[in-house]
Amino acid sequence: MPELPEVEVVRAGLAPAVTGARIAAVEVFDRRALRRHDQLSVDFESGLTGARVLAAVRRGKFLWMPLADADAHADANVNADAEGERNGRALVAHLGMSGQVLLRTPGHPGPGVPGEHLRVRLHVEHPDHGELVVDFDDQRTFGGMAIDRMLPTPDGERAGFSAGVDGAWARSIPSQVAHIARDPLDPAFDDAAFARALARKKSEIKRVLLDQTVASGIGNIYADESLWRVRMHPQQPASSLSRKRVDELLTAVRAVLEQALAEGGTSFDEQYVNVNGASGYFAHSLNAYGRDGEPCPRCGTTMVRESFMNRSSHRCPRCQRIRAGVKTRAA
DNA sequence: AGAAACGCCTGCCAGC
DNA sequence: TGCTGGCAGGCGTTTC
Repeated sequence: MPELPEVEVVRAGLAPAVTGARIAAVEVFDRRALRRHDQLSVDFESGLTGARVLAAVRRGKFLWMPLADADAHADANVNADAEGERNGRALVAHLGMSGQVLLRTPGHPGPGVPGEHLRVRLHVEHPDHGELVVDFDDQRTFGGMAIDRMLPTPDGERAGFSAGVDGAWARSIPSQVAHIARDPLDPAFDDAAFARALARKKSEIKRVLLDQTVASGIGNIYADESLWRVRMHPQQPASSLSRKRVDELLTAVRAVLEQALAEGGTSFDEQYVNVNGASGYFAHSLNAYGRDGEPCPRCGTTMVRESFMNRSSHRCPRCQRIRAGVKTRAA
């Protein structure tokens, strides 16, 4: 289940292979993988062929590759509006539930390999690394790719994380990612604005953590882990939290995301792998997620699983209780 | 307008 | 054994 750490592992693996590379050819084996693509603006295959990849950027769970056209001066075929023309285009990817990006050598077998669900294949030519195949594999097709136009970021800050690689594209964001909030690891993430957003929400805190328009990158696994770490009940009303508790929660979220990132992400079975097909190790570090029936690593109480938002919450019934009146303690 | 419910999709597994 | 239903779950869309 790719959340921020898993997507970042993919981005970091993809970046050196594609930055500066030219897309020589595109194969789409299942057009459902283009679900988010605006088919009217530009054909996916012809829109990518010949383009040069400028970087690999991530915000939350969204990944994109800003593009430079093969010949920027003779770009008469692209029927983009002036705004899109000025800010450029990007190849946007979302892994959904089961998406994988895999780097392969030319000649790698195509669709039909048992256990694989190859949807899109890019043939790229890198000035240093030569020819390379970038495969988008997605069992459940909750993920997808699209060509999207870029918009300037409203705050003028960098749109997402690209490991220091810079360019004119850095302060533009694909239109379909524009409504997604910055993630808690983003230097431009606004802690005070996050606290204000929570103060306005009567919803349960876990629901708010999963709302990508409030803070992005957090999914079910890291929400449960963060709430366990900060001893917070997933159904604690967001507006009941003091600023102090919000800050503690943000600290916990960042610690969990960073630790997972350091361990290569969370892998169950073969559902999540890096660009080389290898699994991450964070599944061994989980304290709450999937541990129902086992003792809480902190207090020994048997952990429980509860149905929540059509999914599961895992918590310690002793450490994580709903508390009333915490709002009054701190400003 | 904000929140909740729904639909998308496939593989796996418990239960009958 | 073979079927069915439930579960996994992020995000866009629809409904309330």
